[in-house]
Formats: sequence, structure tokens, C-alpha cells
Amino acid sequence: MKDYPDKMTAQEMRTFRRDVMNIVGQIPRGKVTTYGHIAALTGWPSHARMVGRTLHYTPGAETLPCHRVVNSVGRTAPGWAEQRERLLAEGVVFKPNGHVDMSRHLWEPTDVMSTP
DNA sequence: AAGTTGACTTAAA
DNA sequence: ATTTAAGCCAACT
Repeated sequence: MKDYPDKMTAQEMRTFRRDVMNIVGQIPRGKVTTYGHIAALTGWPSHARMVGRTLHYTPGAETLPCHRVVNSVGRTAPGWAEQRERLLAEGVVFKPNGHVDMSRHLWEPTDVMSTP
């Protein structure tokens, strides 16, 4: 019962990349969201990995608040120590285990994709 | 063409 | 809490 497409054309990939950038750009200061949520918002719920790939390899991602994207358990990106400091600098609370306190900082977007 | 690799997720043990 | 396993899918060997 997949109510979503299962393969991406090159064209869809470009749209996806644009949507990801757009969404990440809207994450408010002091909040975080996850790869999976972003993927869902773009309409490609099974492409959480693709979101990570996009932020990691797409030039220009540095200009976005991509440090506000963490994984489903609130862990920060591997090999990117600065992400933690950036989040701390905007008041994000980390639990003793080194994870972001998601219950507190998870961003719940309402109308990211639509513009009625 | 076939196998491996991740800024991933969920579930189970 | 940690580890394992399975599913995932574009990119890369």
C-alpha cells in the first residue's frame, strides 16, 4: 500500500534536493528535526538516507542551518564535531548520553510545503 | 552487472 | 543502556 512513488527520476531528484534545502532553511533557532521527517515532508518518506546524502554532499548546504538536523534518536552527524557546539550555542539541551533532548527541541512544522 | 556503502529508521534482543 | 538485524535507496566500486 505505498501511497508514494518508489523510484526517483533525475528530475524528481532535483526537486527533492530543492525541497530539502528549502525545509532545512526553515528550522527555527534552538530547534532540531530529523532526516526522516524531512524526507516525509518532501513526499519521499523512505528517503531519509537521501536527505543525509544531500546535506552532506550538496554544495551550499553549509549556508543553511543544517546543524539542526539530527537522526531519529537525536544523535549528531558522524565526523562533524562542530554540530554539537553550534547547537549548544543556540541553547539546545543535550542529555547525559550525548543525544539531543528531542522531546524538548524537536521542530514540529505545520505548513512547510504548502503556500495557501 | 553485482556488490558495497552510508549525515537513516525501526524493531528486537 | 548497547548490539544485531532487517529494510531502505541513490551513489559508488
